[in-house]
Amino acid sequence: MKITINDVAARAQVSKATVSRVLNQNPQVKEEIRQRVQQAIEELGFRPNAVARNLANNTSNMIGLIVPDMTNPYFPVLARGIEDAAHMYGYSLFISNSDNEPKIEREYIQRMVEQQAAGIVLISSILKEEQVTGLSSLRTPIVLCDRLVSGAPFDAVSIDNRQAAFDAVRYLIGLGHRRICHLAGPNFVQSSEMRKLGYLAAMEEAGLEPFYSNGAFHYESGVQQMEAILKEYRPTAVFASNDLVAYGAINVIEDRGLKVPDDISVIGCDDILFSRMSRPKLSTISIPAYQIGVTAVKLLDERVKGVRSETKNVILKHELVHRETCSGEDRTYGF
Amino acid sequence: MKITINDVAARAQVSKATVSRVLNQNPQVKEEIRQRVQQAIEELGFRPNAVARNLANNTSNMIGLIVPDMTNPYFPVLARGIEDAAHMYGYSLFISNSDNEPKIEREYIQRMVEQQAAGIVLISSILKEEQVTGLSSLRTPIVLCDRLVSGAPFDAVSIDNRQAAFDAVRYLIGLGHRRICHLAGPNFVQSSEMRKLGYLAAMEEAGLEPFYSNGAFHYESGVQQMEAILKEYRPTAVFASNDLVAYGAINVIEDRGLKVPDDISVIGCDDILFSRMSRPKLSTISIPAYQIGVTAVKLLDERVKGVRSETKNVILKHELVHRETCSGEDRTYGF
DNA sequence: CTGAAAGCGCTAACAA
DNA sequence: TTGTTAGCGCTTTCAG
Repeated sequence: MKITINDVAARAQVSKATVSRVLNQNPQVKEEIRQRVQQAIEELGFRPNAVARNLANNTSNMIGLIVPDMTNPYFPVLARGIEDAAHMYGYSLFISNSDNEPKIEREYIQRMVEQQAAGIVLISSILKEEQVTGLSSLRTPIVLCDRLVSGAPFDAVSIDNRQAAFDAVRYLIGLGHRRICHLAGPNFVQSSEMRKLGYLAAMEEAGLEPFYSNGAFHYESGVQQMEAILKEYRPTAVFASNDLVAYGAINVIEDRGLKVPDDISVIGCDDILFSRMSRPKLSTISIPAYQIGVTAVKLLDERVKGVRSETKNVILKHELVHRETCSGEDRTYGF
Repeated sequence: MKITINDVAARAQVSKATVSRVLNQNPQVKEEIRQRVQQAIEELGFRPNAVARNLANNTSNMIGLIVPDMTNPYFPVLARGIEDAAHMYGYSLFISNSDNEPKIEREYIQRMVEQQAAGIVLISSILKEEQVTGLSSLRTPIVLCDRLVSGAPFDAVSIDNRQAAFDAVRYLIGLGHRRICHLAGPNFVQSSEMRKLGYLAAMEEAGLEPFYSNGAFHYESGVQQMEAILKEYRPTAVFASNDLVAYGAINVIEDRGLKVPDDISVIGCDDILFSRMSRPKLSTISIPAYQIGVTAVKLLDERVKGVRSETKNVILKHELVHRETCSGEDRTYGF
């Protein structure tokens, strides 16, 4: 037998409307009554039923997060920013992993809408809005996080991935490298494509020949891509689509008896926790993941509250962090 | 204007009870009518409101997960197991990070109960049930995951942390080590305490003098603990409370010009993703985190469905994985 | 300042 | 087989 507002009302000898008022801090309840109700609540150990509450005022205090894969160390910190901010604004957080599958992404969005989520933070795995019919006709506000979706009329927060990649490659070029290859990520992910474009632009600007392969955002992909590339090319530097991929590359390089950065320099992207812990420490592009998450929730909250209608696209600053895996190109090596 | 079951009923020219029936796959609806309703649903793009649904039948399809910190790479894989299983059973997943704070843990449990979560998977930061009054009087089923809470009458799934530590230390002893120190975790976390006990037991059994310090489950703590210990002790092997701590230790050891494992062997616990990626690859105790998560949801679902009343405590098997950070104790080193 | 009553969207007897 | 009618627990006019 669960305790409802009626039980409290009965015990405090007031109507349930009054109990509801004290629950909602309505100031116009006589102090004496308020106390009586409060006491009844405590004596009964009453907890308001959020479901009934949400139904009654047709709102909800839950927001959803769709993330590709929490198992990729970049996302937990992003998710942490989202969660902390969500709680700060009074929301509870639903989380689902899409594994970069548009179908799954779509299905989870649907589920969250059915759960009456007040809004959704989406780290999307689609490039163009047309791939997901009806997404933009949803009543539920969505904010794109970390990865943009062209043609989608949503708020968004990310970094300038193209510029980030450009910076990384320029850095390598500045160090004297000319044979710089790129271990690109999946070509159906926006951030990945932008990084590839940045790489290409920097190479072209310097009059250098690009060399890259597509892969996935994980360690094994880094291993495979690097192995394949070393069979047909001799880079002196590699720009990996993310840190996990960078580690894959580093391991095949060193397993071949070559040294990072002496023989080959490697730079990643993300700045995951491990980048500071590994030996050598990874040089990389640092992305303010936590802050991206916090900002996303802020934008979402504005939408939920309806205090803004024009769509906003915020770009946070990335930063090149120089650690131990890049050095000047001043020696050659042979296979 | 959102679309409700009434709109569908009107369009299909049936009562809303009938619509409800087709929504719930009730077999006794004439095929013809079923089709008509189905069509109306599609034409209107109707999506049932899960909140109203849950309220009506006084159930919910959400479960909550309270995790210490998703940012610790051990937990995402656990959470992944939980999420995958949750979706498989038809649940949506709430997640909250407690940061190992009993107060926060308590508050989030409360919130989830208010949200009418069908059940809660709890990775707890308290040792004894008494620390959280009324926890066991909740109507919401709870399953303890990864960390037990003594005195709590809940289902639980974990590994035998004491035995795991014992195995690790025995392994080190078998390699010839005698000066084995332990970088223990927080003493308010059950798994951490069990590991310390296992360490102590193995040392005692071998007639060896234990040497340990308490810390936290993260990298910085490993750094601090190792630095402090090296000031007053000369271990030839260290057993770290988890992999992150192990990496902290490895880095201070190598920063001192010593070699792992040549000068000092290091073994961790958890087997996080990086353990296989780092150089040297970390020897550690592998915990079946994903499986723990899956099992926890299975137990929870049994409770929710009410198909079992006796409480169950499942212990999954850990495994010592020998990689590159432990070797025989056959040389000495000086500071 | 407080109570009565009408919903929120959906489900589940109970009738028809 | 389908419709009618109460609720689920809470909020919110509208009276009093």
